[in-house]
Amino acid sequence: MLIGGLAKATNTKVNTIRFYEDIGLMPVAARTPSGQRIYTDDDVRRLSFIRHARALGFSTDEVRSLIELKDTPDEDCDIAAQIAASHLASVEHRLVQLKRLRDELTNVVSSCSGGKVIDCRIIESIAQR
Amino acid sequence: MLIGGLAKATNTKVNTIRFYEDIGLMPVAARTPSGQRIYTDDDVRRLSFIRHARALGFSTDEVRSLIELKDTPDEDCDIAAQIAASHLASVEHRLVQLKRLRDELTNVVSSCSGGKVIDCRIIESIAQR
DNA sequence: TTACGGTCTACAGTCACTGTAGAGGCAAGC
DNA sequence: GCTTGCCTCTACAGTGACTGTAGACCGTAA
Repeated sequence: MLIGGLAKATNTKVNTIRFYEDIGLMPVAARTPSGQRIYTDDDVRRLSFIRHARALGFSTDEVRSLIELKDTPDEDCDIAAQIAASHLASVEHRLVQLKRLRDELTNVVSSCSGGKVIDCRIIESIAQR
Repeated sequence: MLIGGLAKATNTKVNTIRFYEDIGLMPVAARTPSGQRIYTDDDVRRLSFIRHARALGFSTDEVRSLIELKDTPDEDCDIAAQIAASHLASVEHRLVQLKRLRDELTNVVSSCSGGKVIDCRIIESIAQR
């Protein structure tokens, strides 16, 4: 499988795959005699894992740690649990902030009843806060 | 008032103020004979507006549009209303996604009951999805 | 054989800053 | 007058996680 096949199989851009190789998330790929990267089903699984972890909002550093753990099944899973829990905490935090933001924005938007800028309260309510 | 004063008054880093001047969010500042930037209360108000708008999640381009509107009080406020409303929509969208993410992460975290990585379901539940 | 699409490397660009280096300004204290 | 210490200046690199582009090469089907 060439890089385009892996890209399709995992819904990832080709450049992103090369980027993951650069930063060590994906292993250095084997090559055809003419220099094109070759991938296997293992790579599909590994890249899927990376994409899922990224979609869950883990940073690339966190993903790196999780992959290392995945490859050392005899270790304690404390580290993985800790990464996931602290990530969950930060998501909860962002959620609270985003809700507050939505409420403020809702106020801002509803403050406008059309007309000229000088009569519109949107600008003013952004300025105040 | 020098740049440090403006920075304190608006809780903004000095570098950020110079950056806003570079990208045209703040006007090019007047200078002392020795070349230090001078600011007035108007600048405090303008920078406060920028910071508030940024805190509400508007992009710098959106902030630029809002400031332009602020300075042309005879225009219709449709544009401001549209910017704010479409921003609100994207915040609502992010909120939904973040909630979904939190639920998934909660599942991931609660799937671990300690022990070795090989027995831990965190890694596996990240891989699946 | 020629066209087309995939792949290669290498690097610039994105966004919104943040940090750093090295030089110069300014006021207070000795 | 000199030093100390903080402030400011310009200019540029770094952040995170990619994305896009230029220019060259590869592989295959018509």
